[in-house]
Amino acid sequence: MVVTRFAPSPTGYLHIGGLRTALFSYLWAKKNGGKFLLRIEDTDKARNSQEAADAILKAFEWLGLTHDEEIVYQSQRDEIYTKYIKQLLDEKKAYKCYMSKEELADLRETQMANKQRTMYDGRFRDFEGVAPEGIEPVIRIKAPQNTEIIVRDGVKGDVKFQANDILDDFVIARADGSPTYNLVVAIDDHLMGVNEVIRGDDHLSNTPKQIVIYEALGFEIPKFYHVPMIHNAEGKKLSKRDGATDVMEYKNMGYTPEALLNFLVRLGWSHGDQEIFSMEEMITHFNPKDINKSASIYNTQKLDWLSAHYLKNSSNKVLADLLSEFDLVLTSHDKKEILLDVIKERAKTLKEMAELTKEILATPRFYDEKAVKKAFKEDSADILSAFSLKLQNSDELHLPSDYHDAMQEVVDEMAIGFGKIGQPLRVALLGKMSGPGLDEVMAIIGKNETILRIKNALDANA
RNA sequence: GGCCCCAUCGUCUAGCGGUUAGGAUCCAUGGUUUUCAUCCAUGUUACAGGAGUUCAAUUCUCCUUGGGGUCACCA
Repeated sequence: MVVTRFAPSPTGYLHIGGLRTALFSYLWAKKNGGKFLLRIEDTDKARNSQEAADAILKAFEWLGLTHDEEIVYQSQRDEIYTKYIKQLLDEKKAYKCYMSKEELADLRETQMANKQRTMYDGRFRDFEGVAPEGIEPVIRIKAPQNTEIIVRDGVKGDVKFQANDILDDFVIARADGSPTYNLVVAIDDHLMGVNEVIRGDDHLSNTPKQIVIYEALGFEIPKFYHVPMIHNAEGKKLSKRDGATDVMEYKNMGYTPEALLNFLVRLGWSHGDQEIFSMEEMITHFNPKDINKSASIYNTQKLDWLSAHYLKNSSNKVLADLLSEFDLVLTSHDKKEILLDVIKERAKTLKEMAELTKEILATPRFYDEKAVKKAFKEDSADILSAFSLKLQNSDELHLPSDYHDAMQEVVDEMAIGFGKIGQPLRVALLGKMSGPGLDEVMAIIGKNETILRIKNALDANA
């Protein structure tokens, strides 16, 4: 059984990069009929908050990425960690170090001055004497020396580290007794049964430390997949300054989960030439072996394309529901089907759909000057008046084709081209030269509103 | 700086020794549309550099260069 997990520390919102590794983990678990677990890494009380944890959970809820089993909160597992720390101490695989912070800082300074690697020198490794007064010890693990540690990574291949290059007896418990990250990660992953770890490759270099702990505790080492980072346009790690990195911002901007997820799954992963993936397709096709080795630059123009694609292919019912989040209640509008058909073809986001709707439904308050100049000729007033009269005398006007027929008749009767009526009519109805088809617009706003808008335009511009 | 990772169109990517180096997006042009958008068609643009290995390297090896990550009593 494949068990994966996502383990954010609740220091802020759910990040776009975190979401991608979470998605990969989710897909891989689902594909294998396994489990996708969630663990909140809230051991740093100073930086963590419940609000942040809730925000992350809320984002997952929006995206429909459901986790299996209970969420694990590390802050509630002190006894477990304490037990394992004691075990390591008893087995002499770890020891208490009474070095003060000042001493440690001094050591680092001299090492730096001598251009040496900064590392703990192991001075308390075999200490058997009497503990110094007035200092609470940290607990350090006895890291192996003169050996090679190999991270068998499903994305990067075998990555070799020389213990002497990268390891020292690192701290596994602070002076206050609280465990550190590398220790709790190993313990929790083991206890939760996590056997496939998919995470950002910024974790690759501390994987050897976790392997040291796995081995000291006699745990089986999980399979690792270190997925490349997402970079900003400058090629640096994506940060808050790089525009929208909070997943929920995408909701506010009017993107749907399916578009965002489809966009993210293709960042660093591919399945041949396929671009469009439903959730089902993601699950059947996803395989971490197809994850790219190189970092990708975050650029959302493809997201816009995907979003527009999904909007176009969504049912009006679904769209009407989603649009209610954007201040747009269409349930009572009798021409909502026509309206939705029109706007979903033209918008990239739900937000744009809502704005477009308001543009159509609102009577123009002013008219674009250039448009008026271009569209209103000497005969425009006569033509629009004739059309208005035609509408007043017509009873059955419902469909776009009804309005089209009315226009056609005026065009025929006056022996003019379609542009003669279309251009000024467009300005009258929408206040500008571009926009949806006039037949549809008139059908949506109805006969009386159409007549009103023509009158307004003639009063203002003729 | 030490260690580690990475390198195909602007961007996302396919490629797994022999290809006119493919797709998508973006951009441009044309068509459709009374307009705009959509849609359709066409087009521009890429193997970082240098040595090897091989009959043959984008593909394998090494070096250079460039970029990134990481080096806490943070996660």
